[in-house]
Amino acid sequence: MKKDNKPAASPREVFKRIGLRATPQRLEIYEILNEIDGHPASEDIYERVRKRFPSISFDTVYRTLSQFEKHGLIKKVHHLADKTRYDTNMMHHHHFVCVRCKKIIDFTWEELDRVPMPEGVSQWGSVEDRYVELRGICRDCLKEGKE
Amino acid sequence: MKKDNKPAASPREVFKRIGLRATPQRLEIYEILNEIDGHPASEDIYERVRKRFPSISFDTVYRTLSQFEKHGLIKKVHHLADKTRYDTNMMHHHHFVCVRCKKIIDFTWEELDRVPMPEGVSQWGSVEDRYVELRGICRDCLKEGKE
DNA sequence: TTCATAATTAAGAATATATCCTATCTAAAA
DNA sequence: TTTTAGATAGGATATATTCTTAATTATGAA
Ligand SMILES: [Mn+2]
Ligand SMILES: [Mn+2]
Ligand SMILES: [Zn+2]
Ligand SMILES: [Zn+2]
Repeated sequence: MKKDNKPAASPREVFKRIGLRATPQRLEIYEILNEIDGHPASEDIYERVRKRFPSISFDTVYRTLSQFEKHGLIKKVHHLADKTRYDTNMMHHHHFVCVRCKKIIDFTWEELDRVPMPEGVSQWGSVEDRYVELRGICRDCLKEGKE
Repeated sequence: MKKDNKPAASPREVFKRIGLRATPQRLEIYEILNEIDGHPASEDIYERVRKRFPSISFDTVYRTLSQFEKHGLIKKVHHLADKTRYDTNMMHHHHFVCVRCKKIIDFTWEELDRVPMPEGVSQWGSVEDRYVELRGICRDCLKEGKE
């Protein structure tokens, strides 16, 4: 959990601030997230918590992670829609995705397409595609929110 | 199925070219994909095919869609990994994702961050995030492929 | 310290999306 | 026509995630 270099707070202080009880399971998951590098899946975390809490349930892991996410301690890396969507537009384009209703709107963005690859990209591997999503709230959902 | 403005080919010709039999179910799914706009989920397609083929199975829909995708008629819009990954790096950054092993590598890309929003974005809604993935094959997987 | 209570947990059931299996059927080539 | 590899329906299976419920516990107040 790399933060923007704010003063370090103890886990208990963090939990207090966001209104979560300092349960042993929660503290352990918090610690694991601080130690771990990369982008773990729920199962990776589950397996690690289980070393100290052999009877922890997946439910607790998921619940804790989603609470942490809600309070900005971690982020999910995932497609917004729960299910796969099929695109019939085979021309090069990008997407605006509504985080609320999952609507997807096509658009082109030539200025972005022209940006050269970042430094060092060749060290990571070969890039085959540049996938871009603008995420936000669509018109319709904005209207609904006001009512 | 908007294509790059190549000469229009009949469904049967398309299927012949890519070596798929022209079954009624397949022709119907093809037609639906041509009519439909937006980014349908498998269920949207299933429901529409069912009007004409009430006994079609989900398996056929999925199989057909993945064949179409394999031959470049459509594209999937989805997160590469099957499961959600959690990001503990809360600083602004982007991702290189290996399509083979699903490894995720963080990086920053200031030049891309500076590109102004595309024309007309405000018509679609309010943008809250710019999500970018470079997709390709990572170093390790490239090495493996050679052996 | 003790107590009350709302938050949290474990366990397993339930849900949702997607894939696999198999017997049967059929499009298409000879 | 006949042949057969490819395709289908239907049900089983897999996997990730969420829900339900009864029991437990952290925390603030007394
Ligand atoms: Mn699209
Ligand atoms: Mn990351
Ligand atoms: Zn919306
Ligand atoms: Zn890889």
